[in-house]
Amino acid sequence: MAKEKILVVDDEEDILELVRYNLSREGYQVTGSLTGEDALRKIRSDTFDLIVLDLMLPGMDGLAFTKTVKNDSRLCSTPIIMLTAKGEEADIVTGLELGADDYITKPFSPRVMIARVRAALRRQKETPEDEMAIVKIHELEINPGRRTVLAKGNPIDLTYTEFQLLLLLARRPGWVFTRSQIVDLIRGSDYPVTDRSVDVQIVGLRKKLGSYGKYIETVRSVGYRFREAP
Amino acid sequence: MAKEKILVVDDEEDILELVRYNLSREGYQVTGSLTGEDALRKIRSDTFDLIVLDLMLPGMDGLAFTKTVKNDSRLCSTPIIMLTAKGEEADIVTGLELGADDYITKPFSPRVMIARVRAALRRQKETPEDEMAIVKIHELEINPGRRTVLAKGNPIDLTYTEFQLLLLLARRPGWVFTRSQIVDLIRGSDYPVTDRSVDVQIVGLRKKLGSYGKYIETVRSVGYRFREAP
DNA sequence: ATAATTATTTAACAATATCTTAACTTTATG
DNA sequence: CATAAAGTTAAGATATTGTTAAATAATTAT
Repeated sequence: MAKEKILVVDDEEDILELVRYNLSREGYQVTGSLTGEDALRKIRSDTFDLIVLDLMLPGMDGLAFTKTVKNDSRLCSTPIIMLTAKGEEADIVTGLELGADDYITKPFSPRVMIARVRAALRRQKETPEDEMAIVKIHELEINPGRRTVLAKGNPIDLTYTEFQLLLLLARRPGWVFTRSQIVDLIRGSDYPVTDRSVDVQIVGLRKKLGSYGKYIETVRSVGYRFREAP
Repeated sequence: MAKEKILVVDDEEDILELVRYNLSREGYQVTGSLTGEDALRKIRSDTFDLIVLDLMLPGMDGLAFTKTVKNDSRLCSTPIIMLTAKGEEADIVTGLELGADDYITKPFSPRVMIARVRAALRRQKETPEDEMAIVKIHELEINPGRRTVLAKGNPIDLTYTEFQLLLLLARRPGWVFTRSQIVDLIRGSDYPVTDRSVDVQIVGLRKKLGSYGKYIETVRSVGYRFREAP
């Protein structure tokens, strides 16, 4: 397998080195950038399989960078993992909504970072699911064409919203969705509701899923996700 | 499985490359064309399984190309996916009317494009079901050739629309059909009708089916389906 | 062609399922 | 331990579907 190319963007040279060192050791081909502007130049002249991006950058900041990348049809499919300091939940949410794929809060352990990078690259390679494909995960079987859910073969009756929510989360296990992403994706992008209504739907869904409800995880201050590992 | 051959027609070399790169990576055998005239030459000398076509082309434009292809009995069965810029709705409509199969608006993500290509190829391959086969399910016997319905041997008299509706649902038990799918499939794809007219037909059908009416299930917020399990 | 008949669609309202809010409780985190 | 976030509950708001009847369209008979 060809080495995957990763671009790391961070103005703190220490961190840049730390990340570069660890990813290189894993066999990835790593390039570094100290500014958003430079990073943009690099991804436009070369192709990368993934971007690790510090949100706090001088000049063009990480969010602006993310926005630019995700609005460019040639670049938008490159996954972005954001690096953020603790307490920047608001930025994380914004980043995810702009289309970033995942985030890691500093300080982070190299192991965690590598795991996230791996996961993002793995997802990237997944064939784009077609709308009607049956989703099978953790003994759950979700059939969009029939609108049925089977847990170990037993049917579970869900309402429209619960079904959409489960499908959304289960199609991208491990992926965090913010509450407003969830609302946007299920009801359309300017549906006027409180974020909290998502929580209520989650309650109902977890309850109906019974012992499988635990796979729907809360990511405090950010949103919800479907657990990937058993 | 033999690799499917896809012809990509776009005068912008960047986009051509982007599309070519992504489709190749999916295992398709991709040929590119920069003009409509060249593309026409290619599909006449070789056979392709699908065409991805930019509508905005110098010389012969995408719509003219589509028209030519769809009026040629040897070529007309090749699916065409149009690439269009935002705001070209009029062209999209014209293209679909000319017989194009799908469209993607720019900018687009490679994943979306690949999914559309897959779907178009899959549709292409679907074997046309045997229209005349008698459908037997839950003591109901639906005979499309004679247009009769027997419930436990007793004939049930249905109108044209009711019959079509029952046949549609009963042929794919368990599958949910939306109201607009139902209208499209029964009356044609741009028949001007309120969704609610489907509900009224359902009422009539359920009533005439008597105790068998319960097999026609409502899937709230989505549509209707014929129950699979007894 | 016109009238009579039949089928289909729309529109209105009733019935019901679902969703959202808001208030309160519990849990996580600095 | 204080605070913010998430869990929980139930009442009220909203949306969707069922049902009926009248209007429109299509078909058939005259």
